[in-house]
Amino acid sequence: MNVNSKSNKKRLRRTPEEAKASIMEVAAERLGRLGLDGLNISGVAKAVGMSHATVIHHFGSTGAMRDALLHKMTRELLSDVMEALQHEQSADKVLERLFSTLSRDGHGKLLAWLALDSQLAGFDPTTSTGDLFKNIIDSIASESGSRTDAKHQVYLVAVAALGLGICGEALARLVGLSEKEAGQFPSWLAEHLQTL
Amino acid sequence: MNVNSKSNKKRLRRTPEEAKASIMEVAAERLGRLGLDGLNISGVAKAVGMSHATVIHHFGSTGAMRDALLHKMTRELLSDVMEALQHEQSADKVLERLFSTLSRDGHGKLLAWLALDSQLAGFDPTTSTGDLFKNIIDSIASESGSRTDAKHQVYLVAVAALGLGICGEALARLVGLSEKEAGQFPSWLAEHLQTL
DNA sequence: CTCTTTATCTACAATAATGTTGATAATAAC
DNA sequence: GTTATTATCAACATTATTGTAGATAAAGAG
Repeated sequence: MNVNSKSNKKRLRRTPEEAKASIMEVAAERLGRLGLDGLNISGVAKAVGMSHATVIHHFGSTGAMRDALLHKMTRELLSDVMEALQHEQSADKVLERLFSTLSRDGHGKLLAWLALDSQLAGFDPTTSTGDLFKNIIDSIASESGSRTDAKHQVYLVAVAALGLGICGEALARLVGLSEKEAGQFPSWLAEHLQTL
Repeated sequence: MNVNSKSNKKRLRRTPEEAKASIMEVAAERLGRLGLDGLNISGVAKAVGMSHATVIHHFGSTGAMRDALLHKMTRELLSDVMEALQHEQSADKVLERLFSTLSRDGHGKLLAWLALDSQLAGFDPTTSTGDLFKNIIDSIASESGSRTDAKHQVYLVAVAALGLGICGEALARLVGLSEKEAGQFPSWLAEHLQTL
């Protein structure tokens, strides 16, 4: 009798935290590889190695599971971005880390998902994220003088960073950027912004 | 008897072209408003005012209908962008039209959809789109000297344009851009790029 | 008017996705 | 050990979605 057959009745009993973490991990991978179609509950459950009823047991419903993933990924992305903005010294290091963060870990797919579901509208200027933007703009404006100019700079970096995260690779190929040139892009932009 | 009731048996018989056009129009509107969930065949058919069997009759299947929408919107977007790049004179006019084009008509949602389905990878440098990029880069490089610099400029405009199309509004709010400041952004960027 | 074509519909069939229930087994506490 | 808890599963129930088939009616051709 095959040891690896399904007839092996041993049940793996995880803690609720472990179970949820496994589900989130698999779901994130599937979002990146298969898009939204990968987030149906049967597919996720099968990939984790549990029945779909167990997934529902932990999250309550398919929609709730998706929401949980969306919020978790959004939190992580924001925290990564904040980290990059706060803990890097030079402008080019900040941009480099910002861009690479947005290009990693399926963050591009997350942003596309948010955009499709009109959930980007939920990003609120009156939160800590909004405050962060305000602080950066204040800082730039105090050096350069014009507040509008500072806003434009931040806006440029923001739209570029998101565009880069969502479809940076495809565009780099289209423009004909070599690996090396793509790597130089952050410092090129940083230099450019400082000589305004 | 209510004249507007469903019991009115009159059938509206469209030409196949009219029918497909109506379906595409409604589907595009629903994509913008409801995201991918809006593209199920029953919902679209109901919104157009026909049975879902009729939609299948015209497109063959739900997937084929979605593909048709995706290709139609992609064609329109590319044609609009080409138009902007070729028929505007000054750099700031080009950027203004480019950005406004990408922010209109649900093009942002389309791009997000393409990104989620990994279909942006299909944009091929060896097509007319790729040629266009090459020409622009050549033109800029002949003026400024460095080809890498020209590529970086084009790449910046491209990622910014897509980022702006996909989530420009939300970011403008987050950065605190006024309507007026947002309107000045294209010419601000154009100026900036010319004084490299 | 008759005939042909086909866009359209209703009704059904097939499938996929989600959710529910009751039983079972793994773990911890006693 | 015994018990209590609950993560897990298999089987069922329900709904949503897609696809199919045959009938019907709108329009044009003759």
